[in-house]
Amino acid sequence: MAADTASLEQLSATCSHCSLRYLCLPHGLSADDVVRLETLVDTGATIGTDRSLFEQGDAQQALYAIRDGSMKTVAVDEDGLEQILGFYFPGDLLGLDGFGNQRHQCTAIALEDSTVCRIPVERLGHLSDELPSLRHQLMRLMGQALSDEERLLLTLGRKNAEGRIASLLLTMRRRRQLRGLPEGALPLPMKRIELANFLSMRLETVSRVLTRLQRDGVIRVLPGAIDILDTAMLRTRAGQGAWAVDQD
Amino acid sequence: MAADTASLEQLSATCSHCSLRYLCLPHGLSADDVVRLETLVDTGATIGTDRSLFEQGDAQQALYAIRDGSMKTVAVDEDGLEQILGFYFPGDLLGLDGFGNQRHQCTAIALEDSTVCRIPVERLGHLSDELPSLRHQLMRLMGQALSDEERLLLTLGRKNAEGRIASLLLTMRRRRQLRGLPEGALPLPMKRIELANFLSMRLETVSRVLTRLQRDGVIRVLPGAIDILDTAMLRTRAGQGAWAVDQD
DNA sequence: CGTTGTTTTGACTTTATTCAAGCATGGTGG
DNA sequence: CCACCATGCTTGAATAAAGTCAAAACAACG
Repeated sequence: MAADTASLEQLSATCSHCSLRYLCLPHGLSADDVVRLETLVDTGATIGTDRSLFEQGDAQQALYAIRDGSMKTVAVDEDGLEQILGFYFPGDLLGLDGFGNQRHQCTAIALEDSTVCRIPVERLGHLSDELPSLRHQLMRLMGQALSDEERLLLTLGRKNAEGRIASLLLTMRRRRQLRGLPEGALPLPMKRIELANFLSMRLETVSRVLTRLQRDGVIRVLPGAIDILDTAMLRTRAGQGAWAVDQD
Repeated sequence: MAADTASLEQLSATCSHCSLRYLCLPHGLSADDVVRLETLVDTGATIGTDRSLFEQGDAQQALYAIRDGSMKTVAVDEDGLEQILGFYFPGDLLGLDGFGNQRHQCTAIALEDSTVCRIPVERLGHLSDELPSLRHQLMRLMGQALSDEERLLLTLGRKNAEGRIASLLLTMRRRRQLRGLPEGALPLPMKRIELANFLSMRLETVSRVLTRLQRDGVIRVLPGAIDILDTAMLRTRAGQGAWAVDQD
């Protein structure tokens, strides 16, 4: 498992006591309503490394909230091209894109042994018919997912290799902080080739950029993690690695 | 205005009679419920070329459905980089990303003189508290928006210049067909530099690719439009313009 | 330890960008 | 009505960034 023991112990079998409740579906619900939500959440399902939670094309039966560990989502198009769409960490909700046509549009795969909460959409739909606050939180979460993807489009579209890597590192660290996960070296549970795929570059380029940033004293590359030594410089290089701002 | 007179006349001042109702919010609602929805929709607002419907950072006050014309959405990040996130046509809904934090995450700008329906989110929220079918349609539309952006990430991430242009042309034509808009030459209301920004390339590259596709008899470049002469070949080149499918 | 998978590094090639120039179109004012 | 300018689009030649191919180093694991 990814989280250390201390943070694991704060995860309870119920939403009411879960340390991630402010990021997750329960946010904004009254204590009573959270209790009702709990009744339909299957907490503590586990999923092994490289196993999938759902596959592209599957009927959308449930949403999944990550409790511990990490996942990636990947989509394949008609030509067989694979693109990693995102990396997900504790508190993140997966499966929202299935609301479009009741089928998952991507496959969710565990990057390491992980635990997830399973929330059946059928029952979630019924409960949200009754609880306005739940419905609003669901809309909020979908809106956030939408704007997260927009930000990603911006980064991938307008930054060069170094800018993308630097932005990714900063984003990942910010997300960890928001979740209250331990500071220090940033764990990178994915392989170089997965980073490369996600950022639309080749693994050799990822490697070269990381080496360069390390040589310049901005980061330190550890096995399975990156230590950010000079945040200000990393931010600078995230901004510099951007294309000319032309008219338009 | 973009649509020709024939299709314009099918657009009525009410959702019940709108030719786009099956794509838009009314889809799936009973006749009675559509009438209730109508009461809060301000149909027929107009917006001039280059004017904005809402701006990034504005409070989300309404959703907008395009009736006629076309728009783009653009996001600016902290470094001042601008990225066009999408082009939108009749039947498309704008403003959904604002559900994340009650603020619009991008600016919507008209590519030509257009007409839109304005749907205040406050009142929409209240009505959807009452109408399950409306809320389900809203969820559906958000799910679709999410998977549309995922598809875009796939195209931008894994295809080269030619593949992106070819994919864009095919996608735009498919969207027109879904809406029942007239076939024939595909109108391209946006400038080269806007296409370039959207596809993450330079306008010179857009120009060169279009010229090459025309030289090879795949398309014909008209002022403000593209005639697709050989769909099969265009599809081939959309698929070929893709990076090697490596392991992972 | 030897096998396997992953990451780094090097030399070379390709692709798209950059910079610069030329063409077409459409609108304005003399 | 035409010269002029502005805007948008195309084309060409030189350059830089990232991709490809190949090999070596490193790590993980039985």
